[in-house]
Amino acid sequence: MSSGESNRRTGEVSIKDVAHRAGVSIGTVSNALNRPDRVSSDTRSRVRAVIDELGYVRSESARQLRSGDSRMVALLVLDIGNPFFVAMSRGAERATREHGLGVMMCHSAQDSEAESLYLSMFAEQRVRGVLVTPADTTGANLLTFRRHGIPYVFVDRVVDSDDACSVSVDDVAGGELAVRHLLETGHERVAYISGPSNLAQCTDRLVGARRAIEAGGLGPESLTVLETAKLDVASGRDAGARLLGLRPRPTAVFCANDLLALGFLQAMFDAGVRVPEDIALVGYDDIEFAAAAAVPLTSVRQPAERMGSTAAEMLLRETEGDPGHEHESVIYSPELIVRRSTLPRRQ
Amino acid sequence: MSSGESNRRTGEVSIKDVAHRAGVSIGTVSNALNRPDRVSSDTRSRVRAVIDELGYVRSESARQLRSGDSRMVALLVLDIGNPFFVAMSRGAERATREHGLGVMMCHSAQDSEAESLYLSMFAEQRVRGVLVTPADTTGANLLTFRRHGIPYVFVDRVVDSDDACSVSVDDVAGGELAVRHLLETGHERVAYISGPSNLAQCTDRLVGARRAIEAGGLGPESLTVLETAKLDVASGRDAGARLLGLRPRPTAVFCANDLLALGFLQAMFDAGVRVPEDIALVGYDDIEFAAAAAVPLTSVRQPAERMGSTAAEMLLRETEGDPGHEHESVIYSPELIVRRSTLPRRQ
DNA sequence: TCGCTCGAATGAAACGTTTCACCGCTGTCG
DNA sequence: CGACAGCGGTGAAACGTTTCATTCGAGCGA
Repeated sequence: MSSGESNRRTGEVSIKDVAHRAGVSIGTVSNALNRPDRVSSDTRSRVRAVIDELGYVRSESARQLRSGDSRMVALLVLDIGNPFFVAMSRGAERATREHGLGVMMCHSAQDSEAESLYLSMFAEQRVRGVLVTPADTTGANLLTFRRHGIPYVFVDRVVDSDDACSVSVDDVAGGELAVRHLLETGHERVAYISGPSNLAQCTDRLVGARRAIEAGGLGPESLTVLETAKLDVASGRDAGARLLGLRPRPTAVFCANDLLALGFLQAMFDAGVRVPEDIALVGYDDIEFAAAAAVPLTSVRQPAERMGSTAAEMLLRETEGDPGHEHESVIYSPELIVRRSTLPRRQ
Repeated sequence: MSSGESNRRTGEVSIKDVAHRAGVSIGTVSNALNRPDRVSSDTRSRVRAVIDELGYVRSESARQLRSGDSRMVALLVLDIGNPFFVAMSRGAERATREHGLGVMMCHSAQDSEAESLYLSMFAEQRVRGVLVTPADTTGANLLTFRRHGIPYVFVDRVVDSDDACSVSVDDVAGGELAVRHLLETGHERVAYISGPSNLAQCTDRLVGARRAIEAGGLGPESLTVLETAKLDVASGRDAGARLLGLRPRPTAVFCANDLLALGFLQAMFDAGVRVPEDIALVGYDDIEFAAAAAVPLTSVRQPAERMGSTAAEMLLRETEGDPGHEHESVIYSPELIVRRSTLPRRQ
């Protein structure tokens, strides 16, 4: 009715409408928004008023197209059903938001196809950077990003340092910590319930477990490995059932993951096997629910939230100028939290 | 070195480079990508080859700017630390991806400021639609979306149907279910541990609880309400400590949330109070960890994943044409899952 | 052979910003 | 009094797509 709405159909109001209505040029509106100091306080407030009146919202795609930089960071985790990754995300999100950027969180469900789908979506969006917990041979997918100069940081995965930054925890040390503890509490037949063997986390923890066995003067036959398809509670239950069929039955179990351990615990309950009296149990990640479990879980703690924030900060540092950027790898140390599930055996 | 890279600095290769290199016009490349049938199979394959060779990735911002439609749906949940919302997200994500769209997941951490920040980010992105678990008086924030014609669907919250679609569970019925069960197992002094009172979920469940008390022929003094600041494990522990000071002490507790219940359970353990012998306990949501808890939790189950997928489908239906769209509200029924935490008292 | 249709490809306009070179005005300094 | 700096503002180009009207041939029926 009044003056200058350009696009009556969609109801979209553009910077042009604001300019017209405020009686200034387009450039001035843009300046009022992005460099308020370049504009007299008089027009500035007039522009702001018109913006409110018209309900103008700047179009991010136009902004990004022209200015070339994105305000969005992508975060791709293996499994959002795992509280460990959730904690990590929280850290990453906090750090990112402190820099005024948004986070786009996705999870690959440990599925390599979904992963590559998301990664190409990120590439099309020209995100500012990517935090990624690699599922598979993510390398091929990430090539696109290198090509576009989009930086990425690996989380929960060590990586050759000339490729990208990474934040991780020493998984070998973690595995060793767990199994050494089991040996020290008097066990000699240990099972390792691993996730899928294409995950570096799982295999590294196995290496550590083997190292502890060896250091304890035991033979490799003292360690049985059960592989599972996923790192979740259901897989833990399955593995529990399988383990009960083993002869001789291990007296201690180390799970690659707290979710597996919780599932395993349920299977033991259902079968009437007591933890820790009949079987001792160690998990990994020390998620919040480990302490609240039927039998509170001994677990290897990782500084999840810190990992996320550190990774985000590394990414942003790489992003913000810093021409002579050197990729670096931060490696945290795991910590063993002892609870009831590994109470020492009565001799 | 060879022919036509336009932008040597950034390494960005645009549709123009592809066109030049393939010896066709820009429009043809675009058609090869978006309407392959409009282009001869000969040129189509040539274009595809060049795209691979050059590593071209289409710019989503340019696409969106010109064509006006976004390929992204936003999902804003209250608390991603709550497995209930994670399950919901998973359902929403699956349904959305089946329609070829991406999901941008964020969580407001029950913080109204963060919520409005994210919502305005979504608006600037001109997302295709928004799935939102409203924290506060989200209404004001959502006004922007209405103005821009961006549809939104409420999840886990009923709402006046002429405003938007919604998917929820009957929280009053859930609260009633829980408390009725407690009364039926012989309790007469019940406590309700509520989350923040600005969450409709919490207050609705309270209404249900009161209704059950009344239906059981008890007076309102039989129900004590303890409010907590958040819906998480730590708040549950706090509430547990507070509850132990109450005289007379309730013999049964209904928590607005499984996280609260798990925290509460820990507090009871620490204090040497037995569940269910001394205090019976009911949670809400039936998250995966409820069954694995120290004492397996009786809980009110909600179809989380289904809620997410339904909400996404409603949103997409509203999005995809469908001119005479009528907002609708789907309300699911909760279900009581009885476990050990409410084993009947020995008379 | 002429007119027509149809398929394939082209060229340019448009989307909503940011950015940059430029302009006019007002003081101020020499 | 003239040059000049600086402020506040303008106008237009450019970003990388999609889309649409148009063109160009080739095939074909009359």
